[in-house]
Amino acid sequence: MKLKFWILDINYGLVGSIPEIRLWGIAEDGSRAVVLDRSFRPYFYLLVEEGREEDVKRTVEKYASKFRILKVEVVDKRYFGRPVKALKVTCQIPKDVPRIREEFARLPGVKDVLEADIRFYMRYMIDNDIYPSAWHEVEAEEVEKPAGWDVEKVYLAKRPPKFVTSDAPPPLLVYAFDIECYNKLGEPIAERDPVIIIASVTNKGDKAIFAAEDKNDRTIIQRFVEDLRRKNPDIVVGYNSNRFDWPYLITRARKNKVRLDVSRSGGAPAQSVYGHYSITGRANIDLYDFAEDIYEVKVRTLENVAEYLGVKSKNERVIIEGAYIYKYWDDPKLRPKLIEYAEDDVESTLGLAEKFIPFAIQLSSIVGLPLDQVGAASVGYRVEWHLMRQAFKFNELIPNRIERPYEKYKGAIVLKPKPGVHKNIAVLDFSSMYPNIMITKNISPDTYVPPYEDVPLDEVYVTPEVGHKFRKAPAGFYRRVLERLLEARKRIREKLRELNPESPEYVVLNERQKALKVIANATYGYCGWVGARWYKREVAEATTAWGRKFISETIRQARKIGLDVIYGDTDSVFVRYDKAKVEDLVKWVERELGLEIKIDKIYKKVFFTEAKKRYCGLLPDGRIDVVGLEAVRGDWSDLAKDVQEKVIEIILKEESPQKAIEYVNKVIEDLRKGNIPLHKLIIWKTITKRIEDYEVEAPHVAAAKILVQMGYQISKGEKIGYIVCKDGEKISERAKPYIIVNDYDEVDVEYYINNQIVPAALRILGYFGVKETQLVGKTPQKSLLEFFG
DNA sequence: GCCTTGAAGTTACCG
DNA sequence: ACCGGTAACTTCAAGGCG
Repeated sequence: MKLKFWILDINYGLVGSIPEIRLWGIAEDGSRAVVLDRSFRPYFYLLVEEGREEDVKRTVEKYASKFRILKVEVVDKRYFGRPVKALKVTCQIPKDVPRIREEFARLPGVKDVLEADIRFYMRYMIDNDIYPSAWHEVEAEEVEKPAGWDVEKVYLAKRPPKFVTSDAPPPLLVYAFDIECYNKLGEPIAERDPVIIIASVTNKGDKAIFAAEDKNDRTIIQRFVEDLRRKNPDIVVGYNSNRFDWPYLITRARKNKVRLDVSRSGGAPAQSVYGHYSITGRANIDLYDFAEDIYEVKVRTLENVAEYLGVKSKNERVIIEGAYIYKYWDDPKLRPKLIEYAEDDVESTLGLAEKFIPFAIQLSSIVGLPLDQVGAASVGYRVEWHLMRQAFKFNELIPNRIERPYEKYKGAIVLKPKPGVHKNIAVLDFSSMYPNIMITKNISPDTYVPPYEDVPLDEVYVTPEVGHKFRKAPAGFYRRVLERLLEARKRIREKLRELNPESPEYVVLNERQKALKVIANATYGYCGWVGARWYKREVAEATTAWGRKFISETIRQARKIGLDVIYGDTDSVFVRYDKAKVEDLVKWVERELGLEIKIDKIYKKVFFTEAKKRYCGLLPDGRIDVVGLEAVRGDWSDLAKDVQEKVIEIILKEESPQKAIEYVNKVIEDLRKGNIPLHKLIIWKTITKRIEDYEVEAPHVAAAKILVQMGYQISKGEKIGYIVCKDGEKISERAKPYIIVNDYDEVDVEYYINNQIVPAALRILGYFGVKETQLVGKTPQKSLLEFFG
């Protein structure tokens, strides 16, 4: 029979000594199904010295029975664009590959072992052009369902499924969950502290809250497992679940001797690649991975992200500080509040899932990583899997990941801005500048011509400044890959114009074009990453060099035709708007540089200081853009950010420095009176390394050390919120974690005036000649007090 | 020993 | 575990002064 199904998860198992690929998915009729394929075997390649193919082949064949090798064949492949003969070694058991790889790497005549580090199920998908999170068709027969599998049907494939479409996914059952733990000191420790609440809700509105019997969490873990298995979701989501909830539950389950069997094949979540947990047959997604990409939210707590996305307002929910959860648990009058809090959390989590999953699905089907891995994988790996897929299609061997030393190279140009307020300024942007440069100049590791190689100059593109040469033909790997991405995106965007933005089809396609853009834009960064399989410094270096040339020439041309250039950064040019001249420039760029440049926006007014990468502008609709300034940085207090934002608004809309001064005076007065909420004084900074590795005792490091003393475990990537208090010389001595600052009297008000409000306001007002003394107002200053005192 | 100064360390931003 | 360019803060140690 023929079956159309959507792939949700993939793994493999051994049936005797037969590796069996298991494609977990949803059939067209809505049934949950697994498609088994026993036809595929693991393999890898040996790159051998030229002419020794047959010789090495015979040697390898001698090991056939020892290593359960099925086949050795000489095949025609390409390696960095050059035709090569490689030995394809096919084995029986996937787990044997690492060992065989090591043995064969040592054989005489073997230069390299390639593609031996690609996981079996990924290999299967790549070779058969199968995409996760997409529809496929397969000729299959129904077989008996193994005991304990939570699916309706199991099929055995007659041949590998065929990709059909990555259009709208089937209705997917999403199960959001969240746990609360009991701990009095610092952070909960799984070995010691019980889980007290487990909350879950599905996208069908099916809610379940399990509360522990006092501090015994055995039953609720059991009930959670039952609940999850009974509801049998396709997707399980949490917030920070890969780093917290799952490892925590796994430890608690072990301690309680409870089985955490939530997968569709009856097992527990298993630690997998990219630091994620895999739940067989379902997609376990940690939404924090996607929240990380929302740069507008600086402190990415569940509450903050949910609020930003319009999922749940902070005003309409219970918020309990982690450190006080135990108090709410212990007090019978407060406990209902805690339950409510857990409910709000899990509802927010589900809300986030609805926002992120459509994008995740598209990203998954484009780069080819299973839905549960694609969020956990870093940008570099997402790009790389996309490239690996393409390499297979082009018959290119996939290079190994090797350790390389870091090499510096020059990046983009940033112009010095013209300081001041400028009116009617157009921002021109090159469309996808780096991808298009790589395409038009055919920049790729396989088209690179090293300096020692002679080649007629008319056959290569010679890079300005650095001189790297790349063949004009044939099309390089990066060109082919990027062209495909940009064309696909263009097609989708054209289609989107005809669709109703409310339609489900629009949503799917819009997420898809966003995912295509993300991958295309990240490909340049990938090629300059020393960890990349397709790393080539010259490739990255040539791309930025052409970029510098193009923007410089555009600026020169703009000036030549009389456009006033205010600023520029990498691929953008800010000019005083003159419709005719701008149109001329756009055409010139297209004609002379072969690239597209477009008006991105027109500012009614834009303000620059002397600093690069920092400005603010007023848009025609009255909105204000703030770029790079303190107001958009996460490491300034809300107090300072609010002040700067307001100052910017006054300057851009009313052009009145005097009014801005009065406003700042008022804020400082409020601060001195204690009329500013404490939370506005919190300064957030990330811990970027192990605490003991810091060379300098920065304020946030000092605050983190206090937290460690209190029993918190501070790990890399964590944000520390501190308030600067009185008593102490250095700021680091005065910085206290905000959770231990309860009284306004502790706050060092002078710090917030001199190091937060004043610099943030003066950044803007300084240009208008405003001095610090005018901002701090009539209240006598410290220096004067000292003088008279 | 105190104060100034600039380098170094650190973070977060822009495109 | 994508890139380089950039601003800005805080700490820290060297250098200057007396």
